[in-house]
Amino acid sequence: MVSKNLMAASTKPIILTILAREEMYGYQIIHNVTQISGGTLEWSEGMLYPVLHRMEKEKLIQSQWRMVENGRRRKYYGLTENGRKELEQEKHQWMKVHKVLSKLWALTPS
Amino acid sequence: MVSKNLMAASTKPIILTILAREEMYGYQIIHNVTQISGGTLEWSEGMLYPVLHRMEKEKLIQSQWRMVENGRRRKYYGLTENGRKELEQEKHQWMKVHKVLSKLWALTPS
DNA sequence: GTATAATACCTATAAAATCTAGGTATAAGA
DNA sequence: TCTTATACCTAGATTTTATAGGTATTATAC
Repeated sequence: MVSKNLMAASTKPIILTILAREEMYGYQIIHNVTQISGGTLEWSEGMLYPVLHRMEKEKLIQSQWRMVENGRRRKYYGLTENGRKELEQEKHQWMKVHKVLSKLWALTPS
Repeated sequence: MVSKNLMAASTKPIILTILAREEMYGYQIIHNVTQISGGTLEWSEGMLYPVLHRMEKEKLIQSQWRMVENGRRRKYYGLTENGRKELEQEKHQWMKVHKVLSKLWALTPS
């Protein structure tokens, strides 16, 4: 299990990265994340849907309803141009912070 | 500048790491972080002090007032045993999430 | 054929965290 | 003497998040 803050910090970059590769619907994203992370990250629906809605309002992603053969409806999300730019920034920021932490952790403890 | 979420996620591990090496007072921590991060992270007092108080309440750190030669008082913080354990967990969690992101970012974009 | 699990979406509201914008006091330097 | 730097603090408005639900359809197990 991952702490609340770390969860909050990683959610957006993960969603952006996943959707940059392939359009997906919410439920699928959840299972995808569980699988990719090997269980490190277990997202709930109640946590993901509001995030997707917010990101859509911020125009980072856009949705589209699609009907699947079996009659079930799914809301597919894809990245907007803004979303792509945001992803680059998020990556960059994450790496910057990671470098600070790596540096700190590399120092021999006194 | 680093996003709010990333800031929130990195604050605790950074404080724990810094205090694991050396006891410090709040004001000093702020300047230390600015310096170590090369300006990537710019903490404000209004953001740090409440965090320090919360962490002390959680018994991760403990404080001690000291008088310095020049007559100024400083509140020095050091890690507790719990704090040391927490640091190990924080490191571990960060690395886990970092691995997930690295993995995602290493894949060639479709 | 019926009950349960899985799929797939949604949100109101309570609870928690954060940020702003202040405040105090002393010492050093201009 | 005035300003800047040092060094701490917090009330309260705002924002976020988590909980715990809700709906509806399809697939599977009994």
